[in-house]
Amino acid sequence: MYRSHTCGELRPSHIGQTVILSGWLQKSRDLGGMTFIDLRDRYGITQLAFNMDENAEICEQARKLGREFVLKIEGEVIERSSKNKNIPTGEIEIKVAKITVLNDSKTPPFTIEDETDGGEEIRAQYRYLDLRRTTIREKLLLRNKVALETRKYLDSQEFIDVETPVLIKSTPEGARDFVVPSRMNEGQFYALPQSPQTFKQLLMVSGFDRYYQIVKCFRDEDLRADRQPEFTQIDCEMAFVEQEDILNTFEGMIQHLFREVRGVELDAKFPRMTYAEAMEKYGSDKPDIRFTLEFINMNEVTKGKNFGIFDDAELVLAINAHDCAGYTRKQLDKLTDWVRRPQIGAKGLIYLKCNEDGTFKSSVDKFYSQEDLAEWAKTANAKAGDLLLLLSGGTDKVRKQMNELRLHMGDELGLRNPNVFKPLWVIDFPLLEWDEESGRYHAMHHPFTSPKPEDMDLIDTDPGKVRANAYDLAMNGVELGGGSIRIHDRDIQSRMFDLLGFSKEEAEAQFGFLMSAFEYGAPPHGGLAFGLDRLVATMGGSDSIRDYIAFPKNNSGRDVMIDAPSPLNNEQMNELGLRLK
RNA sequence: GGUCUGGUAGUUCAGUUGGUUAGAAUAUCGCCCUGUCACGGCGAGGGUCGCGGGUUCGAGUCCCGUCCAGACCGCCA
Repeated sequence: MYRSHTCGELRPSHIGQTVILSGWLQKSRDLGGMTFIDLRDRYGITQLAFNMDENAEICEQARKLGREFVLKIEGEVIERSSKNKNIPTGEIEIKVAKITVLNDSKTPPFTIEDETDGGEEIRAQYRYLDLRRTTIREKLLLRNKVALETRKYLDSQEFIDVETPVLIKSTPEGARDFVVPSRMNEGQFYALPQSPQTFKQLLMVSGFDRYYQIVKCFRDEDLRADRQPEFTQIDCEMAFVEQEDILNTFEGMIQHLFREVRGVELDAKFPRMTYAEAMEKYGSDKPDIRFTLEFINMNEVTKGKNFGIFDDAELVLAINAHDCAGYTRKQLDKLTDWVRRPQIGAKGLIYLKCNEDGTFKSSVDKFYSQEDLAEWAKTANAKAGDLLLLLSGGTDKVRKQMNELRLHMGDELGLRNPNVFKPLWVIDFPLLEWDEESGRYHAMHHPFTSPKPEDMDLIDTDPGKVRANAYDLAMNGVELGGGSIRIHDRDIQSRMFDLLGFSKEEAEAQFGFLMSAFEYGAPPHGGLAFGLDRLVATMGGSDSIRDYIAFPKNNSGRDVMIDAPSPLNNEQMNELGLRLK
């Protein structure tokens, strides 16, 4: 028998009992006549006490044990003479009668503590040691809880978990595919799914009605702190529903998750915003609405005063940083440098300080009178003590830059509290997006998204203006998930492939199976998918999803622990009929 | 594909204008210590300054190249 209790459960009520515990040696404190050892397992830490007067032999044995040794101990639960209020087991300790070393350990390359001394790289290489740390373990436990509660909720709503294949077919739309060579079909390749999109639609045709799956998806694109080449989606699809039904169902799911997992009661009704409004007010399709700092259109009051930069600009935008008129020259210069970094790419930053005495100070007051500047303040609804920050340029560019500046100011002003959660449905996404590079339209969501019926007549005249029945759920500036009402009509689907520049033959070759299915009584349907990794990271208050994945890949898509990817040997290459270029 | 930042002890970092024997903290090891829980005290060991080349009397420091890591842009239906 290895244990009668875990290292997290003993309390004063157990005093007097003889117990067996197994775990890792977290830390030992040798005081000469006495030695204390913290024994750790998944559930907590229990202190072991050794006293030279009472049992010199075992005390000597205990002094020799190193960090991360795996121990089994047997002893009596006793009350501590000096208690530790900081840990749940702090009122008791074990007077150890017997130690068995189940395994010894090399000294770990970094300390296994909440505040470890190890950097990212060394921890990634020894991920199995990093996972012993409480902070990381708690993140994985959070993920487990979210996944479990997701299943509970969806099950309660009659959703059915159906597995879909992982070895599928490469398609031209969307992200790059990971491909897998087929040995039995030499020269041909499977692709790993970017999402189970077509399969879940086929399940609707099959009459499954409500489907879900917590499923791995793969995209061969460059990585970020919140992007991994393999990631997990909560993938869902429903038949006989309209957009409203879907939004309500999954609003309920997100509320359920926050309630059960975090004890947080979200808005009873999530606010909604059209894509157009989100771009206009926040320059982003996933606005962080924990704080306002909304964009203000300054075209009316800034143009026509012979300030060339504004006169030539398509759009002049401002945000009003409340109570920041006290910003020093140095702070403003720093902000200016920040927006001029190549990643942001603004040419400059113009400010307006609304001084407490009612006067105005601007970086461009050569061009504008105090009366002009008062108009600026009025337009922006700025009061004495406020600071306006202005950017100008082409519409898309300046919105994008201002979005970055807005988020940056939100950080600077401490307005982005990770323990505040503000969901937002962004709806009415455009159906198509013009792609300069290929000179054609791309599906903004995916090629199966249905256009809004009222916009159908624009398809021929102005395809870029057509709105889709597509929606995203944003929270705290993160896109948690998105979806759409799908096309379930063969002709419209075929028309869509035309728009995207597929020839009839290509469309047939790539998606013939789907269009055929639509000829056999496809029900109206739609769905959405949440990024589980991002959802959990957001719930945990983190920007990076890596700590919420047990074995993540690094910036370059490598697993530095197992050292993947790696070359194949010649025999394997031959068998697959492959030769390197 | 691009931009920026970094790479020095097991680990996290400092290292001035190019100049003596490259430091600190922590970890490890040894000795001391009977109520610690970030235990404390004394001591010791520990370095391919990422790699290659160049400039120089002399390079951790300057230059070029390269590799690796992180953040970001492009990309991510």
